[in-house]
Amino acid sequence: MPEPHFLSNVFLSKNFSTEEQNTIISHFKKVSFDKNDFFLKEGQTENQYWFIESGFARSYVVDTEGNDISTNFYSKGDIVIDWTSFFLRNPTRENIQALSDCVAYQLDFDTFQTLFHSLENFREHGRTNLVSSYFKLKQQSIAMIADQAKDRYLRLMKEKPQVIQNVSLKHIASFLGITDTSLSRIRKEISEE
Amino acid sequence: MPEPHFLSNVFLSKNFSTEEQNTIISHFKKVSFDKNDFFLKEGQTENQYWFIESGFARSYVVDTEGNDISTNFYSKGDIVIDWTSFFLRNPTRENIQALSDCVAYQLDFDTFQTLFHSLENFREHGRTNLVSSYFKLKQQSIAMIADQAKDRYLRLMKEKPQVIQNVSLKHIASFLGITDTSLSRIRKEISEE
DNA sequence: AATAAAACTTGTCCTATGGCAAGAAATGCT
DNA sequence: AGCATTTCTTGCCATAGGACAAGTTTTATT
Repeated sequence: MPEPHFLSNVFLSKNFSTEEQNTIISHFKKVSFDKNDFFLKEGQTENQYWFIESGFARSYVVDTEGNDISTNFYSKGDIVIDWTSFFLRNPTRENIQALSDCVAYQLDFDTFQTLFHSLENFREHGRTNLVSSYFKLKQQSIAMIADQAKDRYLRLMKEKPQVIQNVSLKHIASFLGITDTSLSRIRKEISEE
Repeated sequence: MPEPHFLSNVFLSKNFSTEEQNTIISHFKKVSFDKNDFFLKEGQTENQYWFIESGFARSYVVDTEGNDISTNFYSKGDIVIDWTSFFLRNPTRENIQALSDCVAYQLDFDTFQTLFHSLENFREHGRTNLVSSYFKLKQQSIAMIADQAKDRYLRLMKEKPQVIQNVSLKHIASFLGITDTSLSRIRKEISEE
């Protein structure tokens, strides 16, 4: 019996007919990235929509002072994309880099558009993914104002323990909006409790 | 000669046929809000998509300690909405309140859906609006990490001078992630330069 | 105009977090 | 295994911004 396709966990039979599933999945292409490879580099226009099957990736921007700020982490099942560059078709300010070897499935923009405009379920799905990303960004954004660094770290530990395990302290720190030094102290504090 | 409809500045003839424009505009309903009226209250599920023709509004959340944190400001031409509550159909954590008397045009969710799934240009337009909001949120979010409070204020002054003119200091301060006291000092510093 | 309520400013002191630098520990490379 | 590099920890001091409280100014209400 053939193993079900990874993407059948993404385009669930509850939301798509078998025919739709097959159509959609047939347009994806499996790709591999080695550790440190870039999914996307600053200045490029995002042309792919990736679902990650294995491995870890990180997106980051480099600010005017040259500081590297992590904007997100990606692991199994996540969508690796810069939404705004993909949909607005303009050059990105972000970099997305593999933190380990990765396997992913990709769809290019034109194919995405064809599916988006021809399949109602596909566009509902795409819109939900985008809105979910918006929601997470907003939560993080509010936490930056309302919560202390320690609480943001505890929340990340709870919500994405795989990130804590697999990502270096300095990348986590910049995501939380603090320095690696401060995060190290926060970790110590937590371990002493 | 009849004055062109406000919404023809939103659904531009460059993107829509005259017929599409008429169809879309005919579904909107003009509504008025008095100062301090709520477009949306915490706990409700957002069911409207508003384009604001005149007046000012503010969205905010109340955090666990009871602090009021402004998340956005809206003025002429802006879309007043909680995207995630509207599309995910779940209760919002946000409040959106008129800061002055407002006139707006609204579309309810079901009508939005009908237009979204039947008019390709309408869904491109809707998606672009959503992605643009995402982009702005991300920029603000990065600025919270990379820039000092004073720089965030200067950026807001440049990008939304109407907000500086029309919104109280404490609301601007919470949007910038600082206290009203600090913003008052920042203003003084700027005026002394 | 008189009063009350908000909005804003300013002073004093405090705290979370940053900057820098030195070590220690872990990881990668030959 | 041995060396280099990166990652992480820790100490010391600095600073942006917060907490609180007292004024002052502006705005709204009668």
